[in-house]
This record gives sequence, structure tokens and C-alpha cells, in this order.
Amino acid sequence: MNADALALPPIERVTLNELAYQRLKRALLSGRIEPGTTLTLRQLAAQLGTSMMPVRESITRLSAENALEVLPNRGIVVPYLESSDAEDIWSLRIQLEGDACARAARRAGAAQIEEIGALCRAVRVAAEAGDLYRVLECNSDFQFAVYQAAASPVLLQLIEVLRMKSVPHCTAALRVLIAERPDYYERSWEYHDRLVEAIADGDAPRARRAKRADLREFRDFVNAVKGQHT
Amino acid sequence: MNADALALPPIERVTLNELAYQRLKRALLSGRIEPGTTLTLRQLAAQLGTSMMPVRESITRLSAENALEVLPNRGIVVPYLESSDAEDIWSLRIQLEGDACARAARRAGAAQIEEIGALCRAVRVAAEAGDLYRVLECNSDFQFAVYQAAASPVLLQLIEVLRMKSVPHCTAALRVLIAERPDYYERSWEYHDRLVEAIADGDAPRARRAKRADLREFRDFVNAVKGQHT
DNA sequence: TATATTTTACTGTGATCACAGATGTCAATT
DNA sequence: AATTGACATCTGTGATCACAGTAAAATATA
Repeated sequence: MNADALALPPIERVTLNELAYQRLKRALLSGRIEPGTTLTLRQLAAQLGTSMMPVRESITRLSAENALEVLPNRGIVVPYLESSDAEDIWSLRIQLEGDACARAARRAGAAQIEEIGALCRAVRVAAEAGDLYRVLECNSDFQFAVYQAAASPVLLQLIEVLRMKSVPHCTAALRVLIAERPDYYERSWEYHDRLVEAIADGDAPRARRAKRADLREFRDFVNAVKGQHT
Repeated sequence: MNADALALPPIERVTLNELAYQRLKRALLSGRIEPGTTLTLRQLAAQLGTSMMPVRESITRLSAENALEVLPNRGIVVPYLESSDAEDIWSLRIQLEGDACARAARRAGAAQIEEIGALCRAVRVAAEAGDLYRVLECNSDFQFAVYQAAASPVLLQLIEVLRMKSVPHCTAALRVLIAERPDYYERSWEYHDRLVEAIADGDAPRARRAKRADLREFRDFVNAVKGQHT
């Protein structure tokens, strides 16, 4: 018998480094870490139950993507965004995430449409249960499922870079939004639903519009909250 | 006397890690490394005269940006581009580098315009001297001076990510172009000149058009060469 | 001679350590 | 009481080592 015929699952060696990276990235993308938070290699290593090495490499990667900043001899910090940078990031996010949604509408297969719909509902379920962290995580998963469906690894990478910088900057405002502005909250779900529908219908322009409108409104809200606090 | 009044130059600690990273990045962005090239940590460490550690971290960073691929126990390789990825990268480059040129035209100050002009001339000087590597490096410096002038660190980062993936993919074709197609070569300089003029005039749409036309033509050439070789 | 097996040389990964720089505490000094 | 100084404690950085996994050369086997 030919060994090839077994079609073994592709060998997938998971290094501790990769694991630590995935974990930190997920924490950043889902908004569990706010700007100003300081971390240390030894502390993270202890949390993960490994030596400093894997943590060190994952931090190196994240700081290469400007998601973290390493202060020499003083720890690792989640950076605040310069307001000029924040503006750049918003416009790039609106452009690229809009593109990704349009692509997703063109390319998503039936299975992916199903998955996206399920994740979209999961967000709502988590919200009704009042579980903040779960909302953030499900929401992040939902959005990335859409971007995954766009089937452009390069575009996905750029979006990840942008979001890792952007999300921590928004977390505080998002918390306010969820706690105090159920009206806004409801409206954002309409955008989500509209996006899911558009993808299911293969309506690329509508998908783009839905995402862009959602992002613009969210941007304005974040800026309003930031303005209030200064 | 107040110590603050001295206005000391900001302390700038350069780590070996950072140095190794800059060096490898520059080599990649200027096109000195072609896809398929394999490297090893120990070999690079020996070249740089350091231990494996700094090299290791710089490789980690570059592989996080997908500019290099680490094969477990088998070395580090400059990856070939899937043709679908190549297409994505071209369209994103055309979009984002076009944007950056438009921004540069709007924002460049007199000093920057001067510098950009000087670097543009330097490319031509290097070309007339027939020094290939110098052409590649000057050309890279010229382009990034433009993107620097766009004054958007975020956009610059995205462009760097795209170029680090794209440039190695183009190097072979670029070599052919320089060696065998002086006509094409001349024409690309017209685009450069047009771009420099547009920036000097603050004409954003023209700067964008020049860059986009340049990139499109280059893309077609690269694809033609690739097609020939398969 | 052709095939199977072992050996060898090399890879990235992870752990551990020494070190210099930065920070905050606390006592000595003025 | 306010300032200075030394000290203890923390940080990331870099070096060194042990290790397991890979690939290809060398050997043994048919």
C-alpha cells in the first residue's frame, strides 16, 4: 500500500513561541489589553509556564508589528496612539476592511457563509448574557471569519496589523458603549446583519458599504468618548 | 543652570537585534536576496560577528512580517510567492503606494523635496556607472524617501510589509530589465521624474497617477518575464 | 549493482545564566 | 526638612549550552 494514500493530516509542529504569539495576539485583537498596560517577560513566562525564550520571541514579533513597545530595562508596554496615527489607521481600516468585505461577498462559499452567520449570532448571544469579554472575543472572531473568507492572506495580514494597533485604542470606549449605550449597540448589530446578508447574497458593494458605515460610526463614537475624557 | 536647557540629543540605544534587523530588511527591500535563498542562524551570526541571539530575533521579526519563512530544523528561506498572492500584492501596492505618493505631494517640505530629487538623480548616476546593486539600493532609498515624506508611519509600515514580500519576487526580472531592456529602463525614469515634479508642485493626483502607472507597467513586465521562464 | 540501513553533520528551539541599565527605597548628609 | 547618595531589585539583552528533528552521506545488505 502506498503511504501517500493515507493522506495523513499535514504535520503541524507547534512551537511554544507560536503558541505564546497566538495567545497574545488574540488577547490584543479581542481587546483584552488596554494601552498603558505594562508586561514583563518573566511574568508572562510564569503565566504560560515556560521559560522566557518563547515569550521573548513572541514579544519581538508583536513589537515588530508595532502592536507592543519594548522599553529597554523597563518592561513592555501597550502603546497609546498618537492622534495623527489614529486618524491614519481609521482611514486605512475603512479602506482595507471595506475591500475585504467586498471580496468576501464575491468569494465566500456556502460553508463560510454558514460559519459567518453562526459567529454573528454568537456575538448577540454573548451580549444578551452580558459577558463582556465573550462579546469582544466573539465579535473579533466574527470579523476575522469575514476577512478570512476574502481569501487574501496578504490583505488579512495588513488588516491584522492595523487592528492590533487600533483595537486597544478603542477598548475603553467600547466598554462604555456596551455598558451605557444599548441604542448604539443595537444599531451596530444592524450593520452586522446587513453585512452578513450582503455576503450571503454575493452583493459586494453593499457589503463594503455596510462595513464602512459601521466603522465610520464606531470611529466617531470612539473619538467622542476620547474627546470627553480630555 | 537648568539641565533641561541643554536639550541633549535623545538617548538612542541601539541593540544588536535592531542592527541585524535593519541590515536584513535593507537587503530584502533593495532586492539583494532572491526567493529560494536559504540562510541559517549560525551563518548569519558569524557574518555579523555576534552570537545567534540577535540574528534569531531579527529573523523572528521578519518571519512575523512574512518576509522570511522558517523551516523547522532546515534553515530559513526567502519564500516564493503564490501567483494569487502576487496578484493581491500588486493591487495593494498600486493602491497604497499611490496613496502615499499623493500624500507626499501634499505634505513634503522644501528640504524633503530637495532630498527626494537628489536621491532620484543618484539612481541615474548609479545606473550610468553600471553598478547594479547600487542602482537597487539607491532606487529603494529614493522610493522610501517619498513614502517617508507622506508622514504616515502606519502607511509606511504597510508598504514596507508589502515590499518585503514583493521585491525578492521581482529581483530576477529587474535584473533582466536592467541588463537587456534599456528602453524600458529609460521610460521608468520618466515616471520617476514625473513623480518628483508632481511632488515638488504639490500636485497630488498627478503624483498618484505617475506611481500607479509606473507600478502597473513594472508589474506587467515582471509577469511577462515570469511567464517566459515557465 | 541496487536497495536498505546506519551514521554524521547540521538545523531551529528552548532553557539557563551573566550583565548592564533603570527605578524606587531608605539612610546619611547638609 | 530637603537633598543627596548608596543599595537592592527589577528589567531586557546577549551568550552559551543541551536537545530533538531533519537530510544527506556512508555503510551494510541483498
